[in-house]
Amino acid sequence: MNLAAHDSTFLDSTVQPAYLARLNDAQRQAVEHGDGKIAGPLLVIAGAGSGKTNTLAHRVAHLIVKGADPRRILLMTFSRRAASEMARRVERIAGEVLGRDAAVITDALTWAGTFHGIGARLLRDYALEIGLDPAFTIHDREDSADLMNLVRHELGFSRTEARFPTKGTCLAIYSRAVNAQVPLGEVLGSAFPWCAGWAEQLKQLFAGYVEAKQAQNVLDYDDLLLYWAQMTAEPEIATHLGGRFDHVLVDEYQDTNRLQASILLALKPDGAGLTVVGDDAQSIYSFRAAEVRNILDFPRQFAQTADVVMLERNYRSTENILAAANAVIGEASERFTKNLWSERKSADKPRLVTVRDEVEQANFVCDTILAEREAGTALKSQAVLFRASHHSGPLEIELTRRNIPFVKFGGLKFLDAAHVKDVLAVLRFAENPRDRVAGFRVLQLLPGIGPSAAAQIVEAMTSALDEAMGLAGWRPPQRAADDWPGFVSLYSGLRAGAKWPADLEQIRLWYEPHLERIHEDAITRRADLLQLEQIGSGYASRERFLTELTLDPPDATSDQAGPPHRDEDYLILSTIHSAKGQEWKNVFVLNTVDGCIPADLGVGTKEDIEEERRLLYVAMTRAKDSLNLVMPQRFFPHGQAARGDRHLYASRTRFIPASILAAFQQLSWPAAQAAQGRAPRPEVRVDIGARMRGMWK
DNA sequence: ACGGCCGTCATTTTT
DNA sequence: TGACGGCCGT
Repeated sequence: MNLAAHDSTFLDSTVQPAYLARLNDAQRQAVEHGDGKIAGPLLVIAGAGSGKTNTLAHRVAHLIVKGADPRRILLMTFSRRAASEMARRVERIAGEVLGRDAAVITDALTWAGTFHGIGARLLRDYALEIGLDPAFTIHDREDSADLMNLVRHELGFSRTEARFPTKGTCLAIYSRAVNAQVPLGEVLGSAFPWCAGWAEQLKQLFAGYVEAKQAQNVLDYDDLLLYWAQMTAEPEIATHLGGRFDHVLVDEYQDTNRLQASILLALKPDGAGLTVVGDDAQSIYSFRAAEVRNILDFPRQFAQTADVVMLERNYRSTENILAAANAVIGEASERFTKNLWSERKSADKPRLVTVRDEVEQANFVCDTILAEREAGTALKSQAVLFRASHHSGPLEIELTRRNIPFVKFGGLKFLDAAHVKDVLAVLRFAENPRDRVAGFRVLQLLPGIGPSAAAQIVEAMTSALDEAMGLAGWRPPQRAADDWPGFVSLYSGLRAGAKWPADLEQIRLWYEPHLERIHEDAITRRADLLQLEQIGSGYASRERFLTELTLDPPDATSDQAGPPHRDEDYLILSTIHSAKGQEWKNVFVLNTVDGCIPADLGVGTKEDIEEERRLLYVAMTRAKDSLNLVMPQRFFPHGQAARGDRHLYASRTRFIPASILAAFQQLSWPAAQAAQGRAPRPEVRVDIGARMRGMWK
């Protein structure tokens, strides 16, 4: 069918279609901007819970209903999850008007994804024009750090008299300079002052790092944006690229950085067909070089001033929750969006709950959640949010003890597990034989082969005409002789052509003996690999699997209890960052104390503090009906209460000063010993385990 | 090549 | 506190 020219004449009646009638005025204005035609730039400032996703989905659907070609719509969201959610909604809305054709049409909405994901696709597409081998593989953060370390070593920076920055720090500096589009000296001065003395060496290191990446045909996260931006600097390519899309829509614009803004500008220099949506009060990614000025300066970026639409009505939270959240953000030194308002009534104010320590905090959360569930609120409608991934440690223990299923978002990833990385490295090494980081990892899995043999093999492979031949021609040392032929045949098979998803099974079968040799708990790890195969079967090709898994790893960890089944009820645990864009009936925020929010390790510039304030605001505005901010009074410094007597007292977060306490309901938990029927707990901490171990010393 | 031991240092969020 | 890197022994 001709997607671009489907009949829309039946819409020309004066009656407003149902999908427009149910929007409020501001939302409708955003949706109808340009009335389906390519129009001037549009900025939508969408407060928390103001129906932002819904409005954006309606806008895309409206464009399609009005005849826009979905293949020529570029939709960039913050995560892939957000992109697929958006596609689902667009299909539903468009379906109301177009009937069953909608599924076909929204399937054509192929250019929906993250900046990085879209960048990867475009770079493969234009690889020829920009002198890039389209078989490039993508390094995740850890791979990038490993490569950085390799170069750091080669340059002799690992044995300097004064300590040289670690691989992670080096990568962070590099990444910031690239994403913020700022010279190295400036980055060091503003964000890494303790490394300022190494400017020359760092420059040398980064030059070597860039060369290494190119020699190995790998790109890191930043390259996906950087190459894209560089590509658009070529006018012919920029015009061609911009001409592919009639409409470009960007979600969460407050969290884009300067590099991303420059890409957008190059794509649509006059702003035609461009829509960006965001909320400066929810900007929480400046550590990743996100630039609030992007959204603030957007209206004046173009010859034609952008239209601005403000969504200020909140449909999510009760008035009381909103009043408290407004009070918190109202203390900000600088803000641009107005207060949100809501018509949802409720008798209860958000609760500020004082508990004795983190153990009691866990008890409070568990008790309350179970009580709520008895009252009819599913676990899935409740979430526990926290500033840092490890803050949920004691809670996770208690949940496990009480057999309450949960899924945790943010923090450690499934892909970080060594065995999963091993298998993926084999796949990547097959896809791109020049990927040294992958090659080194894989080769050293074979007993008898260490760093130096691995280096020789990789060398032999690159100098051979065909990599697999080079590998087969290499003579292994005696120690590795047994395992060598098996690996060679596996690798040749993988290189001969992708057989997807069978390749993944082949690798696992080869890997299993090594897994058993290397790891004690081979059985549980094997389960992870089977799960990986499951995930792999959902992807169309080996290349897509590798790329998309790296750019958007599955974000829930499989805890010891095993991943809950899809239909099972489970509680949500999430970092505040990962909770962005989501909502729950009941929300708990852990450790609402100074030192956690704001984190006391932040250097303490004014901007850092302001970002922490917005973080608390984001957490609070996730709640629909009920909000609990929990404040443990005592913390044990090492996390473990080893000897029990060393602790510090925490105080309420500075973002809730006495002047706004009236917006909250304050209480202590447990309320009273008698009412709870609990004996007061002894004021000691004893490590019985240590005593038991001491018996044998 | 590889296992074991010791000293150092960390720092929170993610594509 | 633990994770990691470097060093030294087989």
